[in-house]
Amino acid sequence: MVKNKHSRLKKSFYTQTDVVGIAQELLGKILVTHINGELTSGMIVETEAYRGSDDKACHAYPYKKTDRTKIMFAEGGVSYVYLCYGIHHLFNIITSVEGEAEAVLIRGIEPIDGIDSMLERRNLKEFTPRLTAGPGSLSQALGINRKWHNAISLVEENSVIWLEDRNISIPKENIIASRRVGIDFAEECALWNWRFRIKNNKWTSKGKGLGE
DNA sequence: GTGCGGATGAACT
DNA sequence: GTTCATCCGCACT
Repeated sequence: MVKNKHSRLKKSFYTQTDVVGIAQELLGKILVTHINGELTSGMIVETEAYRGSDDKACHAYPYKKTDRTKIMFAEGGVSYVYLCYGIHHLFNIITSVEGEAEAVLIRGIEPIDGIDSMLERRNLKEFTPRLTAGPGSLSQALGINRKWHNAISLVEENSVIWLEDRNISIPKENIIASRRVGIDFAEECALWNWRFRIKNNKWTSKGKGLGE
């Protein structure tokens, strides 16, 4: 190995205190998992920000610390994986400093490495956007499981999940901000444009309420 | 200990 | 457009 252009994101990236900004910066970054000897990765194309201090949609609002949410209060650079609707494992990245409950939900990736493994995990035969579009789908494709991958480090040398910067930058005009979905209970916070995705990317999820 | 509902996806009509 | 699978976390008792 002569050069390492696939550099892992460092802890200092995750400990930034602007979770909405981080959610946008994460677009174009590479999410990689190395699970059961299978390396799979994809470029992040869709994210959502959540904040425990004032965001009613966040599990940890208002600074609510429970067995489930306590990991969100940790220093940035760890995972938060939880089960939704009893079926779907949703993968979040914890950000900010210790004591603040901020997280970015990864909602869509564009597959890069280990596509065969992903197809197998999803029990699909064809390579279609269904493979990884949507938070539940991409977690399954990458082999992310709540039992094994909740509250693990994304920055340690031997971690099985990490993020890479492959020098892909997304121009601001290609980032679409829209309302988050599935959080109608969050009242006025449901209107916040904290969902970000890459314009014209077919690997973004097909969730309802896509306000263009 | 018990009951209820959810940051979804897939398969329907 | 609608329905439903399916189980943990949380708020009670």
